Amino acid sequence: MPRLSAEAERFDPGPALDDIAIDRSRSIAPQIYDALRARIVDNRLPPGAFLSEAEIARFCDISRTPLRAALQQLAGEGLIIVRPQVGSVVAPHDEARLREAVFIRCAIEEAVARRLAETGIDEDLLAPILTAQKQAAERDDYMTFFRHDERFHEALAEMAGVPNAWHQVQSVKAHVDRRRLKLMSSIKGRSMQAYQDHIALLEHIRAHEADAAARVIRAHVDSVFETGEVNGEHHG
Amino acid sequence: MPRLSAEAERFDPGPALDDIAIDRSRSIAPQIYDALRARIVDNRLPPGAFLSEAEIARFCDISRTPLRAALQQLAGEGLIIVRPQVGSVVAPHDEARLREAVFIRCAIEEAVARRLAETGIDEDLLAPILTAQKQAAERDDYMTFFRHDERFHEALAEMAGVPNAWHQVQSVKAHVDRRRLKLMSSIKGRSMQAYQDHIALLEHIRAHEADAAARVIRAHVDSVFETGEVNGEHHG
DNA sequence: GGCGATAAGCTTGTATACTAGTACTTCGGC
DNA sequence: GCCGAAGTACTAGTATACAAGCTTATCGCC
Repeated sequence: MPRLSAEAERFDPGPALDDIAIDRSRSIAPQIYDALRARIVDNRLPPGAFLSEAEIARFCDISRTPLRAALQQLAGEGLIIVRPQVGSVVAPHDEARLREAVFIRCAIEEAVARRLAETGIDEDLLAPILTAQKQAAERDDYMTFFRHDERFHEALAEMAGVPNAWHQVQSVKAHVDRRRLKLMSSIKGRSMQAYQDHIALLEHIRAHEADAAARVIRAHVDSVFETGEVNGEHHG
Repeated sequence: MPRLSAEAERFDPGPALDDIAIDRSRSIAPQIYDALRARIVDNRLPPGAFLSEAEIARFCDISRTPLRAALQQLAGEGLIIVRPQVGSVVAPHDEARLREAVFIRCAIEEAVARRLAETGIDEDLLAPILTAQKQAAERDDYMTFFRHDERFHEALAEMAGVPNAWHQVQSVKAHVDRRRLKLMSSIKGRSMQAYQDHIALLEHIRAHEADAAARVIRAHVDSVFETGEVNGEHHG
């Protein structure tokens, strides 16, 4: 470990990467991207973790080429920071960036809600998702709820005729999710609250109450901040 | 020309690429990305144009590696379509995608305007931009106005404390600009209208009239659609 | 002549080798 | 012991070679 030896212990990404299985019959780049992104979001690769292209490539038994494609995409989303000729690290938690992400997500999802309040929704598409969410919420199974939550919001954008809006949201949402999963402890019972938000949102949409729907989704998205603000984040 | 010989004449990207100058002292990938993006947006690389990695690399005297990084980013923004083992083409004009782009941009910029109506603006930062815009608008120099327009909207996002919101907008804005520049003919006098929109927006912001500011920016962004709707686009 | 199998020529995806540049270490002068 | 400069070991960026796969053209058969 030649670098930053006095500054900080170099994080060994090995343990976080050892269960990555690559399907050689499909393209590698998207697979390694998904794997790394998931590990950054759930903090298995914590902020500041050093990401050596050569090391990861060797560890996952792939070449640097598809790995670099994945890293560049992650850098584009601000999840990692690439310093040429120096090294790449997982981006630190950034309060300003988080607030931006919430701002952007809020703006888009509010617009989606308002549009749906005009155009209406496809109940058949939503019903199974809501059922699954309710079951997960009642078990307080946050990880399962989390997956269905993604499907729910994606379905909203799709019904509003703007599927790409969801993709845009997703690219900033990683920062929100990373924060949310970091404070896992304070998440108990949060699933049920989120489920009830969804129900309230849909009722307003059905009643064509655009303003009320917008208010609900805004509070829903803003709820990341409810758990004790910064919690000693920017003390460095 | 081995492929699609009967279907359509293969577009020769050479003429559109011959004035790309690469500065070897800086990273190549971002440079070639900017160059290609600009050429797609202003339709020098028209929809359907065939983009061969090997051909472009040879033409620009670079290797495929940095070129691929650029193409993958363009693909991420939906500006090109990459079909593995088949080829890459400039994405066709897509009415639905355009409407989505406007929707997303509208949502974000409206939220920015509303926030600025609360927090206020930095007049010193905006003044030189507005002056330059006014001069360009009076000459009806659209291309110059266009550049300053970017700076104006970027400055708004920055003042609102969400600089990344502008980057998000930019990634969808390409589709809007491509459409706008395609209908160049109907653009006469449009600069002055846009300038007056900016003035009206700022006045509402200064007066803390969030709703009015939102209305103005919405109309401003929506103005792409004013010039004769689809103009025989989706007749395929 | 019409039609199907084969093969050639392209495509992007991946692997590897090389280049340029940074940061730390270590050695030498003082 | 302290300070500075050269050296070393790492980094990401780039170039090139190879692999896998699709499209099309061509040849052979009917």
